[in-house]
Amino acid sequence: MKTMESPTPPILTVDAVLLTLADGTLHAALFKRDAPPFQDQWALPGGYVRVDEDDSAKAAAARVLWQKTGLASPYLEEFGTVSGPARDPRGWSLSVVYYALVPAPLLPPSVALFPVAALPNLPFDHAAIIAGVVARVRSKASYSSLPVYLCPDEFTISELHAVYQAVLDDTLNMANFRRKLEDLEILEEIPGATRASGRNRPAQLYRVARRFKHTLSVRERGL
Amino acid sequence: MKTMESPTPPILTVDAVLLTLADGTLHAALFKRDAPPFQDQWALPGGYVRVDEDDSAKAAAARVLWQKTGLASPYLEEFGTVSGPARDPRGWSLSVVYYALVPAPLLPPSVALFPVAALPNLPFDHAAIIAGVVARVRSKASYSSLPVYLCPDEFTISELHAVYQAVLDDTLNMANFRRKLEDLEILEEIPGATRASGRNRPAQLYRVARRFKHTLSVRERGL
DNA sequence: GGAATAGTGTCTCTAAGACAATATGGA
DNA sequence: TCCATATTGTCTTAGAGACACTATTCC
Repeated sequence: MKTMESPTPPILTVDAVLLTLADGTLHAALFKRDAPPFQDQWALPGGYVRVDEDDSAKAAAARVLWQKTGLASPYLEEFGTVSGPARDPRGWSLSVVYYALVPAPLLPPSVALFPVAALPNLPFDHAAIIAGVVARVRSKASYSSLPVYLCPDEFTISELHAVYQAVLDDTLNMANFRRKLEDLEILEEIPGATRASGRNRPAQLYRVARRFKHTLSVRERGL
Repeated sequence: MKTMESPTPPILTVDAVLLTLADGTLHAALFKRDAPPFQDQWALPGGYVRVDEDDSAKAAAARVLWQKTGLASPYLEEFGTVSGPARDPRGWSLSVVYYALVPAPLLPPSVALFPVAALPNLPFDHAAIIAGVVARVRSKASYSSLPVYLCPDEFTISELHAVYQAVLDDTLNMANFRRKLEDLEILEEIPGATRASGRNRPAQLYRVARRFKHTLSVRERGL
């Protein structure tokens, strides 16, 4: 029996925008593609969803990141989808885009980082994807605890302050910043732990409260 | 030449949560499935992405809505994706979920509406999807112009006020509500047009400014 | 003229932001 | 001691919300 010719199915992939902070500005991690199309060009880490391995699209993105960086469970959020007949030369494709925020020290030195303001030419629609993710992250940073996921396990308020300023590309009043953090109730003091940075008073170290690990705290808004 | 056996590809579908206002509360449009699985059960409108017809996943969702309701270009936004091996008995599937807001009068009477607080049993993960969308819409309504897309072309401030209250399930002070709308700058008076509703002063009619048709206006926020 | 809803004016209070003062440990 | 940064205190002001008032039309 001859089956009816069916059109080739859509390609289903995931892409991840891995953001970190280096030299005081946001950087994205890019990788050289090891297969066509666009072999050897810098591009976002991504790959096919594997029906036999991945329990969800998010799990596929986590797997890709783990394979490329060794990171086990970064902060990972869905950004949205991009799709259409023309974005991938292999055919009609849909990619679910995720973004991850990680502290730079956790990345292996082999990972190539590029300032988001000075990216190389990118294949597919990766440039637009990164622009969208950066805009989203900046927007969320202004009213949530997002940037704490760019900090290592322990950090001082001053360090976090610098991280916020780097992400938002703006200056923030220190006193008000501290109040904001108290409102979010996401941090907890590490008892007795301080960090000195010269001939001055050492700063209290903080960590993200366990119940907020890899979750987001958002300021209340109302109509 | 014998090709290597490849695993069955993932299923790629779109689902749409069509919301409208009826009897003063949010309702979702559901349709009886006309094919297995779950034939004849109420479910969200949805379907396969058709590589040969659809220019994007969003276009696929628009097509599905058009086929089921005749609506040509409702307010339509991506909600996110759901995916996994178990959510669809046909196999590993990913569905891109969209939500649409439409004025009830534009829907053909054949469309079945259910209050979002009293839905029938739904197949797949459709109940969770609707719950997520409703939460998103409520959240956005509190700081944006989202609910205007539930209003017909012309409406009074009082009517829009009622719509906001229905969506948010809360009461809003009228004077402050008017100020908020002015801040959003999304509405424009229809010169000379008013609507009477009894033996009282008629209300000014408004419309969504053309530049905001099917776009969102959001209050500014800052850190 | 009065009933009823449309639309405006104003007060209070919270909280965001600016600014200034104080605290503290190391050099 | 004194320097530099950490941390806290306070003042001003914009805006959210509550409330009360005025406006206008139809009956």
